[in-house]
Amino acid sequence: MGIAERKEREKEQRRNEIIKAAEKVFFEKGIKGATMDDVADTAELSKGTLYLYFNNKEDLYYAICIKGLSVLNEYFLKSVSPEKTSFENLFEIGKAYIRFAKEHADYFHVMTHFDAMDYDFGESSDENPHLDDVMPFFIEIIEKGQKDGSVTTDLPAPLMAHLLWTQTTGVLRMMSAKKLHIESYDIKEEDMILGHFRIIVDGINANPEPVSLNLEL
Amino acid sequence: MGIAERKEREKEQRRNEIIKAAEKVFFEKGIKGATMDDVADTAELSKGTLYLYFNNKEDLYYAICIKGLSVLNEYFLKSVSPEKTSFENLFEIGKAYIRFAKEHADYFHVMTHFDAMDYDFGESSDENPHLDDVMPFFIEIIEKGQKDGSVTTDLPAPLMAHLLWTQTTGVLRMMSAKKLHIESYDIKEEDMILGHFRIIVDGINANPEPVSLNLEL
Amino acid sequence: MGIAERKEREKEQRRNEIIKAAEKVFFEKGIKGATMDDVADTAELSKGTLYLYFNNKEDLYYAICIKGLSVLNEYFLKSVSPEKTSFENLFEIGKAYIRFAKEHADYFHVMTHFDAMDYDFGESSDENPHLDDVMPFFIEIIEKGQKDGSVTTDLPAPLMAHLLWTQTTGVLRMMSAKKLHIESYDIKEEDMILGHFRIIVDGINANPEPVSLNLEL
Amino acid sequence: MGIAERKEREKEQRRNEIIKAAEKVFFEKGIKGATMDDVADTAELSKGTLYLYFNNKEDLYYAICIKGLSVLNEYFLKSVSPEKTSFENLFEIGKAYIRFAKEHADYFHVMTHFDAMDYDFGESSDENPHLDDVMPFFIEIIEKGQKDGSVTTDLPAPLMAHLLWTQTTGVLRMMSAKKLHIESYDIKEEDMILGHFRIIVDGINANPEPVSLNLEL
DNA sequence: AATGAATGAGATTTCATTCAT
DNA sequence: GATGAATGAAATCTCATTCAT
Repeated sequence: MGIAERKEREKEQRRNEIIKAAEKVFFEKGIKGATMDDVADTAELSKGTLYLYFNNKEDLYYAICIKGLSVLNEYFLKSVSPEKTSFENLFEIGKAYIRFAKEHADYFHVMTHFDAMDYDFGESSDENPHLDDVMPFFIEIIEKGQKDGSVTTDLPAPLMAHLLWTQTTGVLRMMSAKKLHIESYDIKEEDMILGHFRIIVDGINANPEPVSLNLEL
Repeated sequence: MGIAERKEREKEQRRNEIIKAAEKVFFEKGIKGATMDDVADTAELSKGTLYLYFNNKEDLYYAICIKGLSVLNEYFLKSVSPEKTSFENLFEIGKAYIRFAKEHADYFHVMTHFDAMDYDFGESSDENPHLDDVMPFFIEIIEKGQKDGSVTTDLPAPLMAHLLWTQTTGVLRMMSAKKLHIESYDIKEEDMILGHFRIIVDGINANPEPVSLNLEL
Repeated sequence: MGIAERKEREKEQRRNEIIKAAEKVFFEKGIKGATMDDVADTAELSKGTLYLYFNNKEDLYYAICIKGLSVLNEYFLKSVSPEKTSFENLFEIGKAYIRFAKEHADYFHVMTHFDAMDYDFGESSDENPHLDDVMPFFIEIIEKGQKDGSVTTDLPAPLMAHLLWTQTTGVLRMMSAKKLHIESYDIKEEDMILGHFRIIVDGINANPEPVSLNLEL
Repeated sequence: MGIAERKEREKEQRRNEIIKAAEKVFFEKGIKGATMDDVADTAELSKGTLYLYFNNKEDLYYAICIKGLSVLNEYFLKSVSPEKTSFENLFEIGKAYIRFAKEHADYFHVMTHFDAMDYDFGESSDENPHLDDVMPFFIEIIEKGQKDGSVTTDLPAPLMAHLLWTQTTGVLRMMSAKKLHIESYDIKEEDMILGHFRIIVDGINANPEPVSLNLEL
């Protein structure tokens, strides 16, 4: 059955070539500017073939995001180390996220757009692949930190993980999209990052319920 | 010159009617599904007329966001009170933001999308109207808090304001867009909000530089 | 309300221009060879506009047939005269049909193809426009002939009309499509026509039931 | 050389399987609806293989027609008998044609469509297989009838054969394609057939030149 | 100003046909 | 020979935007 496998591999490879071409086009021309013709030309394939591998432009877009996410995942994996405390690892993960947003601004940009888009995940219960893959990883680290004492928050690890992720994503998105604005207040990127870390680090290691909060909305 | 003024008023009114129709359509059909024809039909105007009042679909979209922002602004204004401490006011502002995101989920959704969009602000002030209007308001409150001691952070007020805004926006966006996901971890919305507040409140009132952070990316 | 009328007229005119362009293209390149792009180019209109006036290629095709039919109708109308007997008029109609097939071979060809095609007439109970318009005309003449004695057949006029029409159409189609074949038997077109007339004329004026026919299939 | 022969036989068989599959598909889905994929699936072969046996879709279509024609031929052969007069045989042939059109409406339909189609017969004999095979057969019978006196027409037998064929085909086609229409005039199929026979029988046995016809078109 | 037909660019679909393996 | 992925041409659809009236 080596033949079927080879076919499978080739198919996968062709798919990747298309994604690579799509990336090039999307990154260069932007989401609005990119056309399927552009992608076909760049991939040196016929437009028909594109639709053999992807149902529509959005699916192609989605594939790029998935790829971006896997790159991000590598950043995360490389950033942690068993020798560090969980707290330190969490911190490193945060820095890895920032590095990713900087070094792969294209991916980050595309992922941001995709998130805002009303993408139809079809029947596949894919939910949000962004978080599905990394979240368990975060949670585990936080849980370990809570056990080894390097993370003192009494919030449940899953909640904490989501909060850190969304808060950080929020900050990075603004830095990514509206640099001008930040500059108009003379805020430096470094300060933004530092400030963000100061806030969440305090949160991570806060004493339980320091202030009683009236959450009646 | 009452005639010119009336004309002006009528024009403004017509513009608002269009926006109202556009809201209805965008809210109902979603961003992808809404067409200019839909808007024209709903506004009981011809498609061409739409373009007399808005340069393009995005501008119409933008107008909706601006309107949403003004609603949000009201929430903010109503939420603060001179009798409260600045810290309390900040907290109320946060709660107001959450209320807005809940009670005007449509606006919030549209605003989120707009932010991700590569909108061309043209020659007009390159700035982001989202923040332009509310940011000074936040900053002022934080500055006042730093003066009266109710806010102890040593981070500059503009930075702090941006951080709180973006972090909170990040959290709200996830809650708005991916309820399912959150639920898949059995995280309740209330806990998410409470957790977020716990983190930022700690940040707001943190002692200066509690932990030395190595920010080398 | 002159405006609405003018619009209507212009729309009709535009429609006709498209049909004219389509005719040109279809006649030149054949049914298979003609593309919607060709038609759009010839009509000096955008392809989108074509689809504003016609749902699809077949509808355009249909429109050409209808036009061909109206040309044929003119041939019929011109061919009859109140001074002639009904029999003579029937005969003239037959000749007119032949002239049409010769002088407007393009139309005849297209109409032939269309008839063979499984055209979806949609909800409109349009049935077959080919016959709907001319048939009553034929029937009336035959009926008149039966009354004035110039047509002696005892077959019902509607039946006779259909028979003459279909038989003649059958003959013309073969002459139109397969000249080569006829020639391969050294049959001249004139003889074909003459022979056809000899047969149907005998039929038209036959004595009632000259031969008893066993029609058990 | 039994091997080569077996191969030949197998090839022929495979070809027939494809035709059979194609028939099924064409008959069920109609000419427009049938795709080569459908045929391939039904034949349990790959699409590519189809093209090893047939140059293109039309050739496959053509093959179906040829098969239909051979069925029709059988009807014809079975319908004639040396004991009958030529006139009677001609009549039987006509009835056989009608039976074929009824009992093999699918074939008849497909053959009708094919005739209207601009099929490229390529280098092969440019002729129309429909008639090539049956025509000599008809002609012979008519000639025999003219000799034995059972057919009195003075028209040349080849011409007469073509006329009868095309006229009858014309009538059958209308009955096949537009039953509704006929019904809208309340014409029964039986009457149509009877009427047609009345007309052509009169033609077949007409006295020479009963009416002088002015054939100036 | 208002209209809505026309435009044109691009997405998507559909398939017959070809081609490398 | 057999396969089915790839091709490419054309149809069709969708809309934002423009333009003549």
